[in-house]
Amino acid sequence: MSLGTNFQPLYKQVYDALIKRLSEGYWKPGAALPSEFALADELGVSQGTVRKALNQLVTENILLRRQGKGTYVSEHTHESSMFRFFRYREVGGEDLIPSTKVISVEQREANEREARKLGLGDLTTVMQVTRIRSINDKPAIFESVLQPWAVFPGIQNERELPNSLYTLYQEKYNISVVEVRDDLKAVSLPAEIAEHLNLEVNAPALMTERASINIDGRVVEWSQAYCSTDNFVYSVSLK
Amino acid sequence: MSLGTNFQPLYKQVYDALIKRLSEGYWKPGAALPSEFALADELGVSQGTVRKALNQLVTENILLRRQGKGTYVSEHTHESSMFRFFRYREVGGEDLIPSTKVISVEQREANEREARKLGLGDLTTVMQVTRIRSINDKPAIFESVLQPWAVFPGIQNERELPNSLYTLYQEKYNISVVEVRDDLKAVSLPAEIAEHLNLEVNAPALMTERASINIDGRVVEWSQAYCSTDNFVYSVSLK
DNA sequence: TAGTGGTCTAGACCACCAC
DNA sequence: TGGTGGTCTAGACCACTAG
Repeated sequence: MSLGTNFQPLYKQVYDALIKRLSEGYWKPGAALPSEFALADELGVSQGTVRKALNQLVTENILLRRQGKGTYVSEHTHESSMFRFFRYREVGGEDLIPSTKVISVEQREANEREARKLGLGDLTTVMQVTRIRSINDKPAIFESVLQPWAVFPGIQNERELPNSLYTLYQEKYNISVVEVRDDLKAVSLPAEIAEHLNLEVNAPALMTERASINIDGRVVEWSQAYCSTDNFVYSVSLK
Repeated sequence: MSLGTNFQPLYKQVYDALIKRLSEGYWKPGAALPSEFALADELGVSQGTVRKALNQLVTENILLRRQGKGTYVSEHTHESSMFRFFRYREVGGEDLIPSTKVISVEQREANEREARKLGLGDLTTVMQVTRIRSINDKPAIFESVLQPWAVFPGIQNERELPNSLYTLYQEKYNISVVEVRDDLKAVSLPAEIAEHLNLEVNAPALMTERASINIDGRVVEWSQAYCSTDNFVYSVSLK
């Protein structure tokens, strides 16, 4: 197959070729891929080898397969994929989709730490979006998101931001977040944030720093979130 | 194969049969399993079907395969598997194995909430082990672990507790933790705990509640941990 | 050299879906 | 009915390990 001379198992070469196409937007979110046999013909390998690569992408939530129908590119609009990365839960409550209110959007230069976290080189201009997420109409999370111009060209012209930014990223900027890395700390709430959340200054709060990773491995977004855990917990399962 | 009349794919039946044997201690941690062909013969399926089940168990960190050698039952003594579940990291530091000092061991009855979290029925007697974990010789984490008698018969007679309790569970009680579920909150440090950690009372701290899941799906341990995040973060990756 | 797991292929058959 | 993915098999060949 014409996949270069790297010494890699065929299925890995197929996997890499598919990742490359997906990150270039060759197949759009929600679109169907060719069948296993069609891909096998095109890439010059057997159907079983293609299958192994496809199934790997399914376990990574990048593709979706349905018996009798076909193989599709996963979309970030589905509720299931929202809850994959949204880990805050109301204590003893249902899984509810948070509503979101934008507090401010501003353009600025990333500081050194931010630029490092975002893996930025020279172009350090970012958009900073500050939002309040409410669960059951209770303000719960104060969130501040950094979007580099280098990753989202023209994002300063966006007029309306959807509840799930990842949907916007996928639809308009060909960015598919496949992994997030969270660092959690406990902090005393700063006055400004306490006010937004109707909480007391210096109350203990959970602070999450998140790097979001694109399908091509780049960090494409970095965010900070504050959450009082009187009513919410950050809930995660490790296997 | 003689695996009952459940309508399940063969590889799933093989997987279940292997899980059953592993949870019964048929193969001990570190031991080698029979080869693919031997298992296939014994179970009356083809080698490829056995392989699919084995590879699933490898992705779940339950088995370990080495080309040219064989298939082995994973052990919890390895450093790698320690860090799988230990998520606290020193800010900007290396991954260091924490040292542990036992503060107290006592036998008591679980309260209603604890019994519910542990999925206990009538036998609600538990051992409560309280420990301080230090990283780089700095007291970092105050941890309180509940071990039900129902799960660990005779554990009240243990004289020495290893740094990693999971090692003890696996070697003496045939318990292999394959998953943990953490709920994180931010709290004000209670006086007793602040003292143990050389911190100020009411300083904000991260509090982790953890349920540990055995290979057979049961919750086998429930623990609470307090950690000041001046120097440490809870770090996790979601995919 | 023999035995193990790792890769790759080819083909049969089934279950599901759409027309 | 034809096309898709899902399962299962059989066999060839390679790479690594140990004696």
